[in-house]
Amino acid sequence: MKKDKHDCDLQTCMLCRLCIKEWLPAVDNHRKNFSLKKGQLLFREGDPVNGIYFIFSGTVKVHKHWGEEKELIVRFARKGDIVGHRGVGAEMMYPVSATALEPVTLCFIDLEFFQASLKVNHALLHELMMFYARELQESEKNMRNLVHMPVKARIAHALLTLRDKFGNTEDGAIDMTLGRQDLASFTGTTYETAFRVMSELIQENVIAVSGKSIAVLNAEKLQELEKL
Amino acid sequence: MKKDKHDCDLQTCMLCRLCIKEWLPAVDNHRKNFSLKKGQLLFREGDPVNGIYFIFSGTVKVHKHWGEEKELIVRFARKGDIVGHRGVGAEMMYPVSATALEPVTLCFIDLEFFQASLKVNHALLHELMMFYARELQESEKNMRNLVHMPVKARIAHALLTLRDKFGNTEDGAIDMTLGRQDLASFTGTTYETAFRVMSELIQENVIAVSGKSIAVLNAEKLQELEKL
DNA sequence: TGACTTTTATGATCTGCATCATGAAATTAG
DNA sequence: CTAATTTCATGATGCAGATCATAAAAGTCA
Repeated sequence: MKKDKHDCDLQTCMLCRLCIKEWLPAVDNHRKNFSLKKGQLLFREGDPVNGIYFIFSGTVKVHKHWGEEKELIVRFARKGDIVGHRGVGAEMMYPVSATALEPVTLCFIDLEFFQASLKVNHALLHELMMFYARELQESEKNMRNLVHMPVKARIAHALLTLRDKFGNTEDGAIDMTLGRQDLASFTGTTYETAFRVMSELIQENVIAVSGKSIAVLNAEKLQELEKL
Repeated sequence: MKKDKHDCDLQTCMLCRLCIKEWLPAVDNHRKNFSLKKGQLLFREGDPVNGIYFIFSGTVKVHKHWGEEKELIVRFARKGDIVGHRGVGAEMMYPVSATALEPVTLCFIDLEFFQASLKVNHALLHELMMFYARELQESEKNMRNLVHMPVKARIAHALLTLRDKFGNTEDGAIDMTLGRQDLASFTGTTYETAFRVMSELIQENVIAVSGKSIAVLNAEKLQELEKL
């Protein structure tokens, strides 16, 4: 992690946005900006929690592991998103890992100061609670999908979700590059299966792929697919 | 739902425990006690949220549906637990259903009053946030398990979890009765498979079953099983 | 720029678990 | 106290998707 002092603009993340003006200097004081190279690990599942992070640019995947080989991507975080909050709790260790998918700049807030902020700032606490609530809903929905939807439907759903979250570039591609392996880990399947399903979708003219960028050509069809 | 005024003792649930003394009369005023018969629905996925519930006695399953037939049990709630909080959020509708597994008495708090309490009571808000955080961790762990663990391991894990949460009766059985179908829905499998795995476990002398009550005979073996 | 690692690509095979089918037993309702 | 539902029980069959095997292509980096 390379240190860097000139990234955070103090208005991108939840912490800064919901901050009482008087508290901002304190935030400024306690934050540390870092940057990560593509593929670099931010923290690993099981690491002791010493703070939380806010992403200023780039994309991070949040993932859980099973053994050495297998993983499940739980969430993608991007500009403005908080990362590491899953570590807040009794355990005091991250229940997930976080890895940069591309060059990332971020802001670190030590736990103590963050918790002090929560104590002081009711709105922040409330917002964080609501955020957890949303993530919980999301997680449980995905869980049901995992159990009851076939792979193709899950991939359709994932593509729509990603498009929704990251938006499109001018040429219609989802504004995010993720490899097949990551797509597989995100949809709870294997690389090979993900690949085959993607091939099908290309054949059916539902999506177009070039390199790592994916364009949704027929969103309606995808919506249909995610229903079964 | 049968109305009933004599159940809640004002000290079992989170709301009452964390209440400022001065606020308790208000709580007492805004709560409504109900009881449910076994199998009765408390609320259904998609229903508009009009409040939250605290369980005073009995057990409730919280489940998500897929089509008419299939479900996934997301959580079991018992004495003192909050139910319906998943509805707190933008959507204003329950993302899950809740059904009594046995006769249940509970306490209803209308949403408006609950939210007022959150606004007024910082400790309550904090506790609720931590509760969400724990549930999120739990959910994501289960999600990973669902993807990477075979059914037998998931059932082993579920049995240990349930024993942990509900404890044992004098005769060593888990203090909770759930049918095979519910066990299946909880572990993300089908009735038939759950049944077969349970049979195996009985053959292997790891558990003993009589009717709906399940006794763990060999917890170590279960812990081993849940690792693969 | 050539050696190495990682990602993409694709066929062949295997299997865990879902599905289907059918009764018996146990609850629940009338 | 019967009829009607559920829940329990178990075998037979099928398939979606995991695993295995291999190789080309594309990044990465000394």
